[in-house]
Amino acid sequence: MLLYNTKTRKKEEFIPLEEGKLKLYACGPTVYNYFHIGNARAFLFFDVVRRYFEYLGYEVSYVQNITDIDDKIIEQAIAENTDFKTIADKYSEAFLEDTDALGIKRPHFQPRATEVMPQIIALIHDLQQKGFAYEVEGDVYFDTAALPEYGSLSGKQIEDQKAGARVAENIQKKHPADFTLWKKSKPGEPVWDSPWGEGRPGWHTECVVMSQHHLGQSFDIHGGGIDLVFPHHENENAQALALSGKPLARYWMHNGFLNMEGEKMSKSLDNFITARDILKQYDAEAIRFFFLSKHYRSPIDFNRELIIESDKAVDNFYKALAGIGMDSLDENPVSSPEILAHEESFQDSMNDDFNTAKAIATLFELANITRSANNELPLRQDAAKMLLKLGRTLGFFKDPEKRLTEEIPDLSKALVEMMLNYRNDARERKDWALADKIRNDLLALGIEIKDSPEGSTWNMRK
RNA sequence: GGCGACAUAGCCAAGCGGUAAGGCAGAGGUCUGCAAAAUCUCCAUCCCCGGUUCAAAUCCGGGUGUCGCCUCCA
Repeated sequence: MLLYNTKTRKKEEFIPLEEGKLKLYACGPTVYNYFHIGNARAFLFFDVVRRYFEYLGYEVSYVQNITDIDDKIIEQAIAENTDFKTIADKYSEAFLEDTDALGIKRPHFQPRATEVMPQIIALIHDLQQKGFAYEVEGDVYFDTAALPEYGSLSGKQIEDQKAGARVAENIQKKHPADFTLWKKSKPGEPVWDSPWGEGRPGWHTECVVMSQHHLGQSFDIHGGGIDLVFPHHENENAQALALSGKPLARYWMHNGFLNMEGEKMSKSLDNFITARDILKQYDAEAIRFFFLSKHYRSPIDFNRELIIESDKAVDNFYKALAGIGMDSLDENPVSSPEILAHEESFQDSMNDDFNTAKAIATLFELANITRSANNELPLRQDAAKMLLKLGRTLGFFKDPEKRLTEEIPDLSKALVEMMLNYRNDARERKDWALADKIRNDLLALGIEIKDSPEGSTWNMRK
């Protein structure tokens, strides 16, 4: 399998540290607000990474942190007139609800920064002992000049960063690139005790602590949004290198941004839509399809029409499954060579740095085989089984039965049947005007009628 | 100032040297009272200019345009 490694800026063959196992870490949210659909892209993508490795038979350990102490959380607490803990709890819970709703499987471990405070302090202390950190009046900074490899992940020369960069002056720092490990608290802020006095940790240390705790000193893949390459991941990696001489992770994967009408979506630009809001309007699998229809490293432009198109596309899969009848599918493995060849091309696509757009094309080919009445039934059933298997690897088909059999009350069902009878009476009298009126009126209610030689059927139209 | 990405049909999007996947939308045929569904068929030479090559959307050089990182940020 080839993965694009941000560190080397090229695709590399993936070789796990331990055969058959994947140790994966992806940066989670800072819980100070509902996350937006740009964030959702990252969560969704690494969910697919995890699912695909599982599909390949790997034993996966997936860790995602929840940052529950941070300046922005404190700000939000002031804005909502409460304490930071209340805010963190509220939005952590919302985060879990929304990722569940998006069909994202929960990572195996979701540690929180405040749960690992002693380890964070120990790590900073260790850095200081080794000469990579210095204290200035209760604040502790990482000394980037002490680490020759600093910049090796993001490909930055620290010297180049001065001209034109919007660097806020901090007279305490020895070098502008030095970053905060421990931050002295101001009055009224939440505090933890430390060798440097009361304060709270900087953002970059918690991920090192949490990832190494669950995955070991050095692990396979570290991921996140492209904006995290610098400084966040550079700084994480710097701490790991300073401590052990080993990089934190061997492969660094970063997803591209979601843009709003060509402009970056971000909380600070105030042009964001929360995942929570979008889920109220559109199906989770349509949102998933929208993201997966483009390669994860490319920027993607958000647009409601595209979500609607995506919804239609997903519906295509379901129509194929409905056509074959889910209950007609047995447990036997797929044996048709033609269908197995499709599985291979699916894997080829995914093995090429997660080319989900191409993998989806294979899903459509399977859907077409499934629905085509020209094919023999066993072939169609094999295609349907493969469609389900591969679709689930991408996170689709969470509950096909439910989606295919819309639940509506019995009384409504009876009323629809009644209208159908009236309409059929009209049709026998060749009263086409009335028949069409009934059909149109039902359609306006979302009920779609299909006439066939065997009689009329109806279904709810999404 | 430094670093980087991208430009393919009406729209979205693969493709990474051998003559343009897939989806949405659209057109036509079959079927149908009509429609829907199903089914068959059709729909691009790849931003511009130069170069390398038997062969380029794919490589090189130069343009133009869009975007991102260097500050909290997925």
